[in-house]
Amino acid sequence: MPELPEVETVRRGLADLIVGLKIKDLEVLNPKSLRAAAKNPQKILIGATVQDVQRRGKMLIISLSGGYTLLVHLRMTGQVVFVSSKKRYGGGHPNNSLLNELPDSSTRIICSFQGGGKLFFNDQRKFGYWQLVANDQVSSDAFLSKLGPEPLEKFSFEQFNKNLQKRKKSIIKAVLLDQTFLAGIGNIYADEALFAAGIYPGTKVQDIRKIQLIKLHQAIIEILQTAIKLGGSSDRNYVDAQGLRGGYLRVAKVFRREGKNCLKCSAIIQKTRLAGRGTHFCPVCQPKGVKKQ
DNA sequence: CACTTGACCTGTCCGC
DNA sequence: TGCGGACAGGTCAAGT
Repeated sequence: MPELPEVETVRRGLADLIVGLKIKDLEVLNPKSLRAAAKNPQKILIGATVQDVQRRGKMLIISLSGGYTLLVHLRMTGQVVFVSSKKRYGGGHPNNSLLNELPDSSTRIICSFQGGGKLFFNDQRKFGYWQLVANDQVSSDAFLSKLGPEPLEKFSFEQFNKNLQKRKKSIIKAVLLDQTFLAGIGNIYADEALFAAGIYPGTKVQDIRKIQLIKLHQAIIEILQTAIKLGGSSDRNYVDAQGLRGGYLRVAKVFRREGKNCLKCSAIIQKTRLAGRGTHFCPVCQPKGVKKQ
């Protein structure tokens, strides 16, 4: 599902594809997919030009001319796919078996640009949204204002460790998934980072040795960077701004590998449920009950 | 406060 | 083959 590397991949694609384009029309096929305080968001959006595409955690931040910003959250199954006027979609992507023609049954919003390009917001489960806010409301947004640090920007071990000490009794996986602790980690990269650090995901923070926390901090950064390089993880629905799948799951060590051999020690990868999520781990590389020392 | 559970949705897969 | 139910997991709200 879209986590930091997936959203960053989409951001980079959109920055190349839609900055400078002027919105000609906006079709809202599912009203709940477009949130806005304004009575007539279409009136604000039509005629606006895309100025910039940024990201904070798992949120896309699209700046428009005219003093407004579009906040886009993909949640579980959201896709933002651009189709230029010149290419019919679905022709040239051997990688992609997820989408053929757009719009399809999961299309919720269609944004047409002058010149003929279209941006499709697809979202099978309707959890994601586009939210139109005035620029001066962005920083006070209920979600954005609570986010923790960006793991790939000035994210020191000292800061990580200090914040962890406030969560001593929580299990480490729940903490990693908490967006107010750290922005952008989801189920895939939480499991992968904990494997890389050799920590059982159900371990309480207070029971993890400092040397392992140092490894974890490093693993989070390295895994997110690698995942961005590979275009993110396509577990089910995820595709980038051109409709292409990501390649990270080809190198994932534990996620979706239950029943297979650990690539490090060949033990059988286990799947359990922790913090309300399917959780993958190697019982040998990530032993339970590591003592503090 | 910290953690768990249910809700929000829909498509897929599994067992009967 | 059909059908009910579990499952997928990001976030919020309510409950323990």
